[in-house]
Formats: sequence, structure tokens, C-alpha cells
Amino acid sequence: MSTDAVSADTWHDYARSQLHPVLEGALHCFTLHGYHGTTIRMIAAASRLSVAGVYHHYPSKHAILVAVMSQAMEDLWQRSIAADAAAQGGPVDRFVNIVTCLLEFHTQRRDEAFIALTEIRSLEANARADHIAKRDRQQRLVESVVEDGVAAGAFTTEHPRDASRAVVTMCTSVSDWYRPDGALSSSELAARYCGIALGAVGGHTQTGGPVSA
Amino acid sequence: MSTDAVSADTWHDYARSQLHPVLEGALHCFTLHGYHGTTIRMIAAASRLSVAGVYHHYPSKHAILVAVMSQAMEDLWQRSIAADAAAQGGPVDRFVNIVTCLLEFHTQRRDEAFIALTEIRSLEANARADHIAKRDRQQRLVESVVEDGVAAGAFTTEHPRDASRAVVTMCTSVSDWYRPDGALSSSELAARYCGIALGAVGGHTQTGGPVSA
DNA sequence: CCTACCGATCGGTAGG
DNA sequence: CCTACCGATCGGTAGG
Repeated sequence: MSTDAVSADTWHDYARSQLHPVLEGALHCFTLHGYHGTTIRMIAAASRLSVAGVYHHYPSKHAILVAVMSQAMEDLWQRSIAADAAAQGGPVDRFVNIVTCLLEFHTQRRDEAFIALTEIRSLEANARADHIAKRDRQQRLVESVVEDGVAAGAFTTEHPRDASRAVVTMCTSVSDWYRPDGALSSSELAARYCGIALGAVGGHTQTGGPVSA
Repeated sequence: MSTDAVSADTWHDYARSQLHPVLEGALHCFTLHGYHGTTIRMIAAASRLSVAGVYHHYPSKHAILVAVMSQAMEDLWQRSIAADAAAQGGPVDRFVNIVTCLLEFHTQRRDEAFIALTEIRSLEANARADHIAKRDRQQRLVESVVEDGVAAGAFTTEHPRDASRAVVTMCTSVSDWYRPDGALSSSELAARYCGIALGAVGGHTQTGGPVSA
């Protein structure tokens, strides 16, 4: 077969950062002060460039925000469909993989996820529409898996769309409070959230699973 | 008995707005543009005052943000402990009342809740510490109810604190997407979220409840 | 002498 | 990618 043998498990890989130095500096400033609370001079200092140097790479402060947010949403989407495809079993396995993917992204790419969640109102109309479309696409993926699970009898929720939204929001909110130096690692927290999310959609939580004590 | 016969169910009442006109105008601006994206002149225009008129009531733009956020957190807290106390039964009833209270607040006081959630980084150090303390107090209330439920055998979650945080965040996130002109009313959505939240903590969801079709 | 403001403009700083 | 700047607008305050 001529399928890409490498891409199968890349949704777990968070080694490389792949973000432009200007975006890296800007992301740090945005996280601390918000978009409007961040000045071009802060971004220049954080990326060790002059003000004019920043404008050599990006035409405006807004373009920097758009680049940060769109790359984050695209990264999450590619990982999500890879996680979905990697599940060999039924809707339960797909659900667990996608929730795991959401948790890992919102802990491993915490700042990107936080900005993508909180700076939507700072986007100009066109960029905002693009962002909302990407967010809805992500939401619909979870909804379709939950609806498949209900149809297969694996999930008992009477409100698949509300339960899906609840699950997605509890996962995205992780970028709001998670600290890498806390008690739980990214994968430990992901395992716990799979159980919590399964309960939310009326699935069976495997309490005797492979999670270590 | 000399108990206050009125205060028992006031956690359901969202009739009065009780917000100072300046705070009302500022809240509207903050919701649309964020704190740093809002100018004093926007707030003055929204509250039909001159700039100097605004400064007669509040000493600074930051003091306006603090007033909006602290009043929101205090309002939610008072409603939460009233909802908790109003539950006559065990931990399940207390849990359902508190989740209902959270949902009603985040739909009926959507803008206040949204600002309290997204503008923490715009608060100066002391005000931020106060806000975090109020947020933690709210979090601990839910945790204590869930832990009581686990002790009583009503909830089966193995991770009460993580499940509590997941429940609180799914409820607070409602202020991010709920629209009053949408398909579901505040109380209908609250009823659905009680079922979803019960599932998240490993409780029994009453599928044949009094929710109308 | 109080309150609830107003028209005008201050010293500095923002994005570009 | 820098120094030297701009048009405009910022948060906050003066006297009345």
C-alpha cells in the first residue's frame, strides 16, 4: 500500500514547536496581557527584534494574531482526524482517542489553545468567521462520534449535541487552569478525562483500566 | 420560626439588574471588545455620560473592571450557597441545585460571567488574587458536594476533584456560546446539564424526570 | 458648601 | 532590520 506509514501516530507528537520566532514571542505576550494589552514593542522585545523588524515578517499586529490562532486551530484539527482514524474499534474507541487528543493539545499547546479560546473577539470579521468555522468543524466531529455511539447503543445520553458540547468545553477549559508543573502529567489527566467524558455521554467507564496508581 | 421566608428561593430570581449604569455600559463594551480594547470614551458613550462623568463614579478604568468582576463573583457565590442550602435531601439534590444555579447564572448573567472568566489577566495583582480566591471558593463548594456524594455512595467517580473541575468548567463555558434567542431556554438547558454533570461524576441520571418534551 | 456632571485639553504613548 | 518619526488617540484631569 502507498499510505503514509509515518502519519499514523503523529497526533501524539508534541516535540517540535514549528512556530515562527515572532509568533512565539507574540504568543507569550498575548498569554500574559491579552491581544489589546500587548504592544508591538512588547512583541519586538520578546522576539529580540526591532519594531520595524517585526513588521518585516508580518504586516500588522492583527496578522500576527490571525497567524497564531489559525495555525493552532489547523494543528488541532489535523491531530483530531488522525486520532479519529487511528481508532480501530467502534465509537467508544474513537471517542476516547479524540478526547485524549483534545486533552493532550490543551495541555501541550496550552498557550495557543488559550489564545484561540479567549481572543476570538479581537479578530476582524473575516478572520473571525474563519475561526468560528474551524471551531464548528471540530465540534461536529465530536458530535458525529457521540451520535454514532448512541446509534450503536454504546452511549445512553438523550441529548448527544449538548453532551458533546459539554465534553468539548470541559476539555478546552483545561488550557485555562492546567499547569505543566502540577501534580498530573498530560497523559494522566487525559486518562482521567476520558472516564469523566464517557460518563457525561452515558458510556461505561472502565474503572479497572490500565491507568497506573 | 424567624427564618427569612423570602431569601429561600432568591437564587432563582434574575429579574432586577442591580448594576450601576456605568458598569452596565462598561460590561457591554468589555463583552464586545475586551477590557484593553475598550476605551473610557466607549464606556462614557455607552452609559450616556461624559468622560468626566464616568470618573465621578469610578476613579479609573481598572476600578470599573474590578467592580464588574467582583460583583459577579459575589452574586454567583450568594446564589450558590442559597441553592446548596435549599436542597433538603442528600448530596445528589445539593449537586443538582448547584449545577442548576451555575447554569442559570451563566445564561441569565452571561456577559458578567464571560468577563469574569476571560479578563482575569487584565486585573492588577491584588484584584487578581481576590478574584482567584473567589473562584477557588466556588470550586471547593462543588468539590465538597461531590466528595460527600462519593462518601454516601451516590457518585462513583474515582477522581472527585478532576470531575468537579470538569463539571464547573463545562458550566462556566456556557457563557461562551449560549445565546438567549437559541433553541433552549435557560431552565431547559440547566435540566440537560444536570443529567450530563451527574454522568460526569458517576451518578445516576434520572431519564424519566419532569423535563417537558 | 454639596452633588453630579460638562467642554476642553493635559502629558505621554499607541500602531504603523 | 534600524533610527527617526507621523497622525491619532489613549487614560485621566483641569477649572467652573
